[in-house]
Amino acid sequence: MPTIYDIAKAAQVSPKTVSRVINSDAPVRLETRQQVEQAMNELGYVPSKAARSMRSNRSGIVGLITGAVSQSSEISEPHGLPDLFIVQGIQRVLADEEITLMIADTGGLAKRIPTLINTFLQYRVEGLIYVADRHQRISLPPLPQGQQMILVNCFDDQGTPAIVPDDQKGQHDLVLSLIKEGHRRIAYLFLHECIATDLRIAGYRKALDAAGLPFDLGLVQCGDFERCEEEPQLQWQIIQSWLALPDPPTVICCGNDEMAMRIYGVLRTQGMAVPEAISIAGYDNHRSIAETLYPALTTMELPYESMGVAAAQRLVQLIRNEPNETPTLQRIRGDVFWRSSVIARP
Amino acid sequence: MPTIYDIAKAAQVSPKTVSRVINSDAPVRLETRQQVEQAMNELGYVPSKAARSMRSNRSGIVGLITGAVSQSSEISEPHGLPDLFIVQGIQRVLADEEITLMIADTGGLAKRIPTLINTFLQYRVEGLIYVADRHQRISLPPLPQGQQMILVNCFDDQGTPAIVPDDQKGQHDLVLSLIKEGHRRIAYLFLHECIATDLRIAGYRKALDAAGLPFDLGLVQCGDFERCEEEPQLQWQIIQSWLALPDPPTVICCGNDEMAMRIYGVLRTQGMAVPEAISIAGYDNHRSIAETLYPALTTMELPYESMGVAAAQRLVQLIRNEPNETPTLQRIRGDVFWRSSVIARP
DNA sequence: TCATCTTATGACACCGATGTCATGACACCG
DNA sequence: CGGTGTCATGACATCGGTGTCATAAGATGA
Repeated sequence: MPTIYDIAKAAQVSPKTVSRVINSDAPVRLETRQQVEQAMNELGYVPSKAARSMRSNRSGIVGLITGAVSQSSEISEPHGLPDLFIVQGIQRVLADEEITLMIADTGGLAKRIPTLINTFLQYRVEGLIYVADRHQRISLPPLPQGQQMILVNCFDDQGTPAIVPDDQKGQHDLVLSLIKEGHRRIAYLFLHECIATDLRIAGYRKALDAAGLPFDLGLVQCGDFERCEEEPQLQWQIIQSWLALPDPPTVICCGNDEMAMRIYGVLRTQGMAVPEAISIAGYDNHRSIAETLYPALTTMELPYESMGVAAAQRLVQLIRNEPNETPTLQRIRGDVFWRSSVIARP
Repeated sequence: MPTIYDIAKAAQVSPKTVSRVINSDAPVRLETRQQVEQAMNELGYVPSKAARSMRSNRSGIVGLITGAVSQSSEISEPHGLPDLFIVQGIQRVLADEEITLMIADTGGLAKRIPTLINTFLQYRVEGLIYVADRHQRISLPPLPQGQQMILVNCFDDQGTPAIVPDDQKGQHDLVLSLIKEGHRRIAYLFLHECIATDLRIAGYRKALDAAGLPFDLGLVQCGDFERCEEEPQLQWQIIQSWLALPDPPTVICCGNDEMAMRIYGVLRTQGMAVPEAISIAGYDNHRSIAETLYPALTTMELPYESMGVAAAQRLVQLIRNEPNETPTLQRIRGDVFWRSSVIARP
């Protein structure tokens, strides 16, 4: 691989002049420039980032750590990995800033994190991004003074800037739009206990309050039986108990799209048509499910891509030392995706 | 960030001695070593890859280009992105080799590829990997002499080493195991025209031949109507026509798991139970669909992770200049995932 | 006791860029 | 015509490591 010295020799100029042509940071005579450019083309010159970043102290690299990438293969939970959209959003912003992204994954083992961070530090990354596979509280080892970091889909107690989905507002908006379509009795089948579940139930409740509807504890049940064999039966029992009420629900909100998908199966097995007999709503807008299910699923988007974009933008701000008034914990809103699994009620 | 010079000063030795402690490539007196190590710990020393790789000419970086990451957001096709598993497999192998992976994506625009390659060359990557989002023939711009590259999920005409899924063998194995379970009339709803479809149909036919069953052209139909509104009706028409046959199929193989999922919906809407009335098989083992559908879907795995592993192993071989007798086009086999959407026939 | 070898360490150049400063050639102006 | 400013270019040091060679101290052997 040729260096500026090779180019300099071929163009019969000094290395510094070649540097000037590359960076156009000082005037170069047209003729000289052409000679240099010709030499670069002929020799196939590609500048060395290593040398450049050594001198300038700017690597042009941002490191991203994710546990999600491999985690899903170790834990058998088929996550669907939509959090890849986070990476996608990050990439889009960083590409515009001419920053290269290095990705490492923990393979599901948190203890690998310090090693991965160390590798990134060796490359003198200008910033770090940690992406969690689900909304959670985390704790990471301390970083060297001045090393910027952003958390995505998680947060910590040390005041590290964090980007999370606005689960409460999300469920709130979804339920509110169901109410707008005439639904008054709205059941909620939630996932196992976790931060997202708590926030979403709170949002569900807040939406009912806002619409002046009563909160009926009986309509809120855990529908997550960890995919045990009896799960469909157990879920059907819950739904049956709801249907037996004097004032049964007209729509079921599911903790996520996967649960909605399983409920489709349960209902149909029992001869109940979606949405004619009962409407179904999901959460996540997990596209390969929500758009593919028949009928397509009404759901609240988990705004992964926007979160990625927000994270990258904020990191770039930090790197550039630009002032920003964003709160430490930045909540990102998603949109309701209205599809045919929910029908309007009079 | 401290350098070896800072460490040297603190430990009262020469920089070279610090280097020796770091690399243990020459004997160092125990006492000296301890002084140096203490200084490194106290100052929080992290070696600079840039400086190191400049001298040693080895960057320790492999570059990966994928079109898939962003493509799915531009084209609305909700791919589900299982090709992330390819990246995962690659990561696992490279992590063991202490190679760092840099990932770039084209954002769906092929014309960005040369720019991305150029960026990687600036980092003096030791190898390049191109991952396509579906099995296809591609053509990439030429690389500098000696630059190693591997294609994954695609191949070219220039003899670049390539790793692809063995679609023919895959469909063959799936159909054969259906036959083993007693199915004799096997319908096939294929996806739009593409390399994978051709290979899979060939595999389907070969399996019938191997079992001495006749190939009935009428049982092979395109079930892909590009998600137009009438898709469910059109699919139902095909299925109805099959059911009207004197000797109707007992199982439908679908071009992929998403199609299988939509067929579930169509069949249930028409009051047909899966698998009691008819069995369904998919392709891809798209986990968030196949495991979540109710009943869970029997399908052939698209061996993305194995492909990633194979690709990384082969690239490492090339980088190390190790001999290998692998053919240019390396086909990777997957396994049948037997679940409850198919029942045995007498 | 002196030549020879091993061990532990340092001096110095170099990898490929770029920042700083110096310098020569002109153009411009009074 | 001499002073000043601009333009175009080069010499040299530097970033943070490592390879090469030199060297001093101590061990070994004849």
